[in-house]
Formats: sequence, C-alpha cells, structure tokens
Amino acid sequence: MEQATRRSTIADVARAAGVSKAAVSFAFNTPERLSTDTVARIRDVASGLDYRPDPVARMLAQRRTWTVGILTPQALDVIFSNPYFGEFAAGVATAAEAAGLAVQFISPLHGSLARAVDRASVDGIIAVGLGADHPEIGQIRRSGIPYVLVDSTALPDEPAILVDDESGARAAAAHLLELGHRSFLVIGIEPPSAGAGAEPAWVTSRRLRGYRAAAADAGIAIQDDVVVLGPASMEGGIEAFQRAWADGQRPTAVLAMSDAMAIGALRAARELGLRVPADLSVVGFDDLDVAQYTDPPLTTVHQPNRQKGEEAVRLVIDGGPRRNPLEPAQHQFATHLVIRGSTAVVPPSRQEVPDDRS
Amino acid sequence: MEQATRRSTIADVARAAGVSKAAVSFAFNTPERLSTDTVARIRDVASGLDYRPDPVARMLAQRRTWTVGILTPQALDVIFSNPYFGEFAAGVATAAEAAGLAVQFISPLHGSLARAVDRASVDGIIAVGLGADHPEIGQIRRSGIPYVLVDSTALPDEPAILVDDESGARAAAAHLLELGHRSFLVIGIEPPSAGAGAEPAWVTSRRLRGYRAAAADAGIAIQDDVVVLGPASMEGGIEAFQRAWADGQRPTAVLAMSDAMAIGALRAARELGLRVPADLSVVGFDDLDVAQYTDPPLTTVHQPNRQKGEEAVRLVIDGGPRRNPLEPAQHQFATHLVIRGSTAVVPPSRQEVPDDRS
DNA sequence: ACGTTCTTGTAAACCGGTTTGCTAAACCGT
DNA sequence: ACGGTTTAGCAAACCGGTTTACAAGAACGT
Repeated sequence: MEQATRRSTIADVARAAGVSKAAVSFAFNTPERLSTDTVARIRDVASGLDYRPDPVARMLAQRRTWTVGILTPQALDVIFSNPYFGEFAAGVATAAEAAGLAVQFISPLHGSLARAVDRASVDGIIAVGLGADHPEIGQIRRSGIPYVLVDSTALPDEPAILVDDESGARAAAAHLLELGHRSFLVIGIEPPSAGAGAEPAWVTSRRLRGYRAAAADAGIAIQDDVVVLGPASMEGGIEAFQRAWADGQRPTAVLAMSDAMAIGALRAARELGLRVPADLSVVGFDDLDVAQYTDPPLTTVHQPNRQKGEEAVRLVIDGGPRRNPLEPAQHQFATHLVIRGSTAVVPPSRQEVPDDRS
Repeated sequence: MEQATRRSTIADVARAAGVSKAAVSFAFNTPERLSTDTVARIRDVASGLDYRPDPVARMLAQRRTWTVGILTPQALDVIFSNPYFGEFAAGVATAAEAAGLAVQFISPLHGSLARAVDRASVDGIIAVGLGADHPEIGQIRRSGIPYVLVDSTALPDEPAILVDDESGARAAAAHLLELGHRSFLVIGIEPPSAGAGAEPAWVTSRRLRGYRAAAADAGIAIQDDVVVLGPASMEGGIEAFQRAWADGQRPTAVLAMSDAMAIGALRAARELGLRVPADLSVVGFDDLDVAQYTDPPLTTVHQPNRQKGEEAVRLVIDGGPRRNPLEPAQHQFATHLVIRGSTAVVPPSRQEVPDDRS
C-alpha cells in the first residue's frame, strides 16, 4: 500500500487545463502575463485538483526560503523556557510576519551548532548571545548568508544589535548606592559554553563593569567574591542566592543580571524570612513582562526586548548584497532603570558608619 | 556588483575531485558505496571548497523536510509572549531534537492561517488550540501531511493530545468548596477567533463543566454572570478581575483557567487591598514554572505541558503512512491539583449561613 | 580459461517548481 | 496592404541535490 493519493503537481494542473507548466506558474505569480480568462480557467482547474505549489520546489527555484533563523548556542528547550527569549522572539516574529517571512529556530543539533547551521534553510540569521569567539560565527560569515549579531560584541562594521549594558548596570548600582546600600550580592549569568568563562566580551562582564563603575564613584569596590554565577532562570536565581547565603554573605542588596534570576532571588529571600524591600533590596535586568507582576513589583533595568527583535529582522533583511552603505549596520539601544517596589533604603541596623576621614 | 562569491555546488566538487555528482553524494550519504580513499579524497576536496549541501535541494530530492511545524491560530508574537506555549514548545523541541528534526512555527500570515499552511514546508503538523470547527484542519487533513491535534476535541480516531480538563477543573473547585467558599469568580479564556464563542468544544467550556460539576455536588450553581472571559495573559487576568469587581462582584475565590490570568488576578486583588489567601483564594490552571514563584505560590491544576509537546512529536512522527494501527492515535494526559499558598479557608466574615432546610 | 559475483563508479532521470527566450497571432496607424 | 509593436502562450533550461539502472573491471570458484 503506497501512499494513498499523490499530491497534484504543477504538471497535473497544466495537463488538466491544457496549458503549459509555465502558464500555470504565471497564473499564480504574474497573472498579468496571461489573459484574464486563461488565468481564471487555470485557477479553477487548480483548485479543483486542490493543487498547492510545493514550497520546497519553489524555494529551490527562487533561491529564497522566505525564512529567517534565530540562532542560539543553547538548546531549544532552555530557549523556550526562558521568557527573555520569548519576548525577543516575539519581536522577531512581528517584524518577520510583516515582511512575509517565517521564523525558524537554529540551535545545536545533537550537540553541534555547526551541523544545525548546515541543515538550516534560511535567508538570514539572527545570532543571539554568541560570544565573539564562537567558531560558528566564522562559519556563518563564510557561508555568505546575511546575519546579525545580538547581545554580543561585534566587529566595528558587522551588523549587530547592541544594548548599552554598562550604563544600565551603572544606573542600577547607583540607585542602590543612593539608598545607602554598601553591601552587595551580584548574581551573574554564566556563559552557555563552559569554556568561554573569562571572556571579556560576555554580557556578564559588561554589566559587571557598569556595577563596578558606579561603586567606584561612591568610593567602594565590588569584590569578585560577592559575584556568583548561574543559568539565567528562576531556578538559577534561587540557587545562586542560596549558595551565597550558605557562603556567609549577608548583603543588603542584590544586583541580578536577569529578571528571571531576580525572581529566583526574591523567592529564596522570602524563604529565609527576609522581607523585600525592607530587609533586602533587589534589582533585576531586562524588564520582562513579569517584572510588573512580582510581589513587590521588581525594580529593574529596562531594555527593549521586543524592539531588539524587530530591529534585528530589519537589519538582516537589508543586510543582503546591496545594503545601503550609508546606513550603519549596527544599532545600539539605550537602557534605563525602572524603579518599582523591590528597592528601598538600607535597613537602619545595617547602615555602615560613614567614613570620617575629614 | 553581483554576489561576491557563489556558494560551491555539488557539481563544483565533482569536477574538482574528478568524479561524478553521484559519487559526491555517496561520499556524504552512503560512504560504504565507495572505496575508502575515494571518499576521503572527495571529502577533502569538498571541505577545501567549503562545500555545504544545499538543504533545500536535498529536501526536494528526498521529499522530506526534516521539520515539524507547530500550528497556532494566534499570531506569533502572542504565542511567544505566552509562557504556556513556551513550555509546550520546549517539549516539542526536546523530542524533535532527539529525532533530528527542526521546529517551525506556523501561524497566520497576513491574517490567513490557510496561506501560512500553504507556505510551510514541514513533514508533520502539531496543531494546538484549533477548534474542531476550524476550516484549516480540513485543509490539513486533505493535504495528506501527518498531523496531531492538541488541546482540541478531535474525531475519535484522529491523532490527538488531550488533557483531562474536566476533572482537573473539578478538583480545583472541589478544593475551594471544601475550604468553605461559596462565592466564586470564574476567569475564562476567550476563544482566539471571535466567531467561535459558544463552541462547546473549546477548552473554556470543558473546564467550566468541571467547575460546575463540583459545585453541583455541593448543591450550588455557578451562574453565567460570574464568569468573565479574556485573553490568556497576565494583562487579561487583571482586566477580567477589575471588570468583575467594577461590576459589583465580591467573590471569596477565583477560579482562573490559566496561570497567567491567575497571576493577573493576584495583582489586581493586591492593588485593591485584598490579601491572598486571607481575603481571597485564587487557583490557576496549567502549573507553569512561574506558579511556584508567585507570592503566595499559586495553587493550580497541573498539566504536563512539556510532556504534551514531546508526545505530540512522537504521535506525528509515526502518524505517517504506516502507523501502527494497534497503537491508539490519541493520548490523554491526567491532571491533578497542586495545593500551594494561594488558597485558604473562606474568611469568617464572608461565611454563608448554612442551609437549614432540615 | 570461463562464467559468476562483488566492487566501484558513472550517466541520466527525477524532485516540482520558476524563468528566459522565442514565436505566432492580434492589433495598430497610415 | 504592410511593417512595427503588443499580447498570449510555449518549450526548454535551470535550481542543486538524490537515486536508479547500468557498465567495467577485479576477484572468485571450478
């Protein structure tokens, strides 16, 4: 028993309508090339046979897939579980739909990103969170497919979507310092690949630099031993906070590099009997939708997650062969602090005696 | 200025290696058909030219795309913003990756789902949340592509992933009744297409049936005027709750049909000065990851979001031509209530005098 | 020495569309 | 009546792979 009914092809339609294959193709794509009644007749016959042009054959002939790919070094299941990616992807989807493009996710296939890239049939690649050192970006460059880098340091003229991580982080820390906090815990995002830990281009480094700049302005230093790393998830936030606590740390404020981790910290703190913000202040990063819904609502650094996605599509679309060279390839977004309810003045009991070097 | 460097094709490799196209193809796909050193030589030449087989051409020739599609009637941006879908998609992705398949999202293109289905090049379709009446499912059936329906009533022998919505809902309501609640607000999910409002197959109807069954057991009725509908988002939950409140409703318990909406209700209640669970109990549905992180942690009906996705892939994969007819096409998952912190006994001031018809 | 099987490779058909000449007829102005 | 332009449609090449049918030579058994 073979497949019951073979799908009808353009040749079937042509035969049934008594015309050439070309005519059928024209009837659908450039009807003005044919007389109106031939078009009508062909379309009739076609829908009678319920003919649907094979998208793959079309892609091959046109050498366009009408698809953009979102490339990530993490496995797909962690991507989809991560609201940050959700919001970013929502932005991509919005712009893609407007341009008539489909969206495909490209992530390691059986552990190999390179293999996944090879199998992917896309017209453009939006690579998010790849370290500049990732070998795959070399592969992409060579492949000739237009691409744009997101959230990673790029070569000066390479298409990229950037965010002013450093000043966002700086604002967050400055806010806490102004509230009198001096004892911090920094919860950072660990790099996806274990290898690239110390890489200075990684987002964690950029944000940390911002935190430290603000601290330096206030004359204090954020030591390495108050920064803990973990996966950018609520789970990761809990664990990071608990680890620090077990380690004997008793900060009055938490600087989390992602809202998800901040939410985890919120939860961990609550379980330890700490009240936020009375006993502990927490500030996140990303300004996810959920940040408004936590209790208390989360003070966090806003970055335009959806806009980043939309802009990425735009860049990759006219990042093609004849890109307008006047227009810059890179787009940097600003960040700003959103003060909600999870931060407050440092508890009196924990205030440090002011320096009295007069 | 044409495109700088044309990608090398199989013909280029064949010429450079002094063999036929077929040999090159064999070298990659069935190396045992060739002598070991020919294979080595061809591979060498190929990587020298950095040849990468065109995935589209390959799809056409093999008549396989190695891709599964997730079909939804909602726009992609709402999908990606919705954590429920995120978790489901994570499940799909896990199973797809294991099977070496890519994942593609299919959702209305310029307002037309049918058009999107036509353009999609996939080997199987996972259709989620389509009402049984949706015309597109007819289109899919006719197209001959294997598919599986998720979260929608299916024909008896049609591949489908189902969930025991009714008993889950029943358990939720029973729990509240046991705690003494008699005055409810039901927050339901509005159907994606405005048209199909009264459709009895819709998930909202199934869950409502469960709530009502439990209520009936306790001798009370849930009237239509205590159920409000909205989009399945946190926003939607806020609005629904506020609308009901403005309408004069003062429930002691909220039955939300999605965790996202429950979180919205939590927030709206807090803003009105209501303490949860002291003044108001809230129970959700879905048991999203975030449900553990709300304050208080959300009592909710668990359904296995990720497992549903994984199973859907399995069903659609061997839902192909020669499906094992012994194995049922449908898979129904159980639900169960998870009691956390958002539900408590009804406040004394609101206790109803027990019926004294003796 | 000879038919048979195995091994290694090739040529050509094929997947299902799009696109590029090209031709024959219709239309047009004079 | 006639050259020039449109219009309508066709045949064939092409996109870049896979797969089938076949051939030449090597290995093998007797």
